[in-house]
Amino acid sequence: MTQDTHFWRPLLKRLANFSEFTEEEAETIAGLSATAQRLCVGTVLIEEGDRPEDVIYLVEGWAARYKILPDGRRQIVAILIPGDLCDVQVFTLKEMDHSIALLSDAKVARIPKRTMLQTMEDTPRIARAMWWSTLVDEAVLREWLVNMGQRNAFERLAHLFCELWLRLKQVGLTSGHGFHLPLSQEGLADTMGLTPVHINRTLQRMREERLITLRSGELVIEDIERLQKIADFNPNYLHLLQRK
Amino acid sequence: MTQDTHFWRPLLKRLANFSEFTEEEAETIAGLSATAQRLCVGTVLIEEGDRPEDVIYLVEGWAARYKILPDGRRQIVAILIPGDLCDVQVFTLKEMDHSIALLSDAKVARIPKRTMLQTMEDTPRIARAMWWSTLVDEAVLREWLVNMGQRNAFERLAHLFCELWLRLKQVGLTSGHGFHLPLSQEGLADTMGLTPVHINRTLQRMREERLITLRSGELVIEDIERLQKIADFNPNYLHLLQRK
DNA sequence: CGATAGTTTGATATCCTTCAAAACCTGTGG
DNA sequence: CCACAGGTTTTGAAGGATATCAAACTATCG
Repeated sequence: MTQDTHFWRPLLKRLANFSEFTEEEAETIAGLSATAQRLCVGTVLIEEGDRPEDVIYLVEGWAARYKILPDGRRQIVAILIPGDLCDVQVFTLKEMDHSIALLSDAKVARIPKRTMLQTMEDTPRIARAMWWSTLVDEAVLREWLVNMGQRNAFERLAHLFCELWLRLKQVGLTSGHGFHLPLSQEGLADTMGLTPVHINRTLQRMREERLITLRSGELVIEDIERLQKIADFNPNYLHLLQRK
Repeated sequence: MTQDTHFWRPLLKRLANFSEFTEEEAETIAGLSATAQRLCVGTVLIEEGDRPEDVIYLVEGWAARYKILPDGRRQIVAILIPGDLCDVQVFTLKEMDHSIALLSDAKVARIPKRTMLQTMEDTPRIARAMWWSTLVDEAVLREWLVNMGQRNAFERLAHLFCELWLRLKQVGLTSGHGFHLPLSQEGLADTMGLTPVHINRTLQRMREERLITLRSGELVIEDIERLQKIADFNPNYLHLLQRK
């Protein structure tokens, strides 16, 4: 356990796309939980069928929402990065219809049900910001559906990289045109509804065409404009503040 | 315009999966709007980029959320049936990131922004029920993603039919094992991320295997158990009340 | 009865999967 | 410093699912 308050920075950055907060509101958010826990890759945070008692906040590291089919295939339905909350509203539905596990070693905080509900009740602006983030998650889901339904492997992967880059940039986790991507090719495959083999070949083509480099988990986007064009990437669904 | 109050029946039936309402609450819901409007197939209710001023309630008929790609391809990301609200929370995001259009002639009511916000504020149980329905919509989106990512055309279509059947049954719009399906093969294709031609062949196989009949927009599921098994259909994601 | 949208059919091309093996990393223990 | 284990990436060959294109057929409606 560590004592550390500025681990709320990424969440505040994200929510700032909805509205600026007063000093007091920021402190309320920072007061949601004072401690964080280190957990290692693969740890299952929440499982299908659970009725969680806490909202989980991802401070560092990546996680994924996913569903497993009876024959063992896995579909990742969302990627969570630092600053993301797992289900603000987790108490509204009776039980989880999917699982969440860590994609990397991570630092995680837990917000107790009572604290969460109380805060939502007492500070309407924070409540609205939290709901806003739920709605953005839903918008991302819609875009992923378009991605899966209409785009081929190359465009699809390009789109994912564009999205991750923007989302990470938002919380200050990019360096230049690159970021750390703690996902094996198998993980990418489970995200894109493709085969690891095909992901491999698609990545090779991206490298050949000088769009990206990717080595030992470090992705660099060499030509973001071209990548966005290929992916037909329109960031409107992320509902970020327009900063000209 | 028609005067008709019991068109709130389907919404009340749906929300009943979250909680029962008192007589008074039911009346509050029925008071959200007193009039409905008839509109014909293809009418665009809301377009990408809009900032809607009303919440739209679908009384009769079907609609679809969709996105259009620059080259004209269309991906349907949700199917709306009677009792569905288009975006309870439409005022929280600045602008629409997708469009909604009618899949059939329909009857539609509009709930003004102010009425909606006021009701959410005054009657917390109704507010929570509305949020619940948003969360279920999100769960459906996740399941659709699994459907697109992991299942082949046959399983995918089977899954869609299972879901629609349950959702329609919930609002009392099935007759025996059948229901009205106002979607052309092209519409099904846009929903499933497949070609109309391939949808056609898949439907033929379903008929051959005595799973369904489908003629002039009337779908009958001949063997629901087998269809569910094929689709690996688990209704948990619809978060319906367990009725044994 | 012709016009129009929706469905069906056939032939061929493409994308992606499958399976199996080899090569490559990275960390660990001797 | 080397050897080896386990996971990840890469390669090749072949098969299957779905797309594409174009045309014929069917249904419906004014």
